[in-house]
Amino acid sequence: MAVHLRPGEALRLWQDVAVTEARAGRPDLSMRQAAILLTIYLEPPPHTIRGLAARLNVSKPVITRALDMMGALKLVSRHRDESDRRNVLVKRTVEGALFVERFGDVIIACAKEPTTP
Amino acid sequence: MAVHLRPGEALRLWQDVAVTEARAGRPDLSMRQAAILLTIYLEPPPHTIRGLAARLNVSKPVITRALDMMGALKLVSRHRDESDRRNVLVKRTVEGALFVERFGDVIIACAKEPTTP
DNA sequence: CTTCTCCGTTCCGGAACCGTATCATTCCGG
DNA sequence: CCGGAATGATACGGTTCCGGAACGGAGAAG
Repeated sequence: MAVHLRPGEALRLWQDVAVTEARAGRPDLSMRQAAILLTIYLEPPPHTIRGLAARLNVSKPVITRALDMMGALKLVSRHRDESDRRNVLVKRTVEGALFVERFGDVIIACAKEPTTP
Repeated sequence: MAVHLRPGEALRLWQDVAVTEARAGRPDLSMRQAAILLTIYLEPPPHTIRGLAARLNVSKPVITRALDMMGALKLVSRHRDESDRRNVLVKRTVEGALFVERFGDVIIACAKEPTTP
């Protein structure tokens, strides 16, 4: 299941994807924000602010702010944990799932055929 | 030379790299900034502000600001084009080359064995 | 009930970034 | 020589983000 990737290919792939996303004029996510979004969509729930902060080794306000931003874009949603009302559970949305899926398509397309401008 | 990558692998790879970079506490580059840096280091010179702006489909000030930031980190350097002094040529630096190379290593490592925390 | 701990949010001053518009310098054609 | 085009930098007003500290609500322990 390991992916075989050589140095030149790895960097070229990253560049192609970054350029494609930049050109598309989509919201310019930082590496941190991407890490948060992908963690929510790729790792099994539940996701809490505390847990995400520990997973990414950043402070809690960083997570709160990122969720504010992504919430405004409807990429994630927040719900109180009714079993322990101190917690906030971060949930996925349809829009977010589409966004992530589309992003995956961009990566695969760039991996398949290097963009030659 | 095409890289074979399936949907799940592509997103998982991106997440692993993003999380690794976030945890490392390194400068949190946005997708745009990454696109600029990698374009400078992977595509053949010369690189001008105008050219980079057109390549990424963004405004010139975006490039100028990104270069200001990366210049402060010594990842790139600027030089007047002596043959046409209106142009500024963006050049690579030793530090920048190391930064990009190390980033490539992270990608390859994440591709090789998925991080299982 | 009181206290202590845990969780997420908000506040604060400062920094970075955005898009648009404008500026200074340089080149070039008439 | 002179006016226009091109290039990169800068000014401006507004938004977002940062790290660290403080805060309020909710559970746990006594």
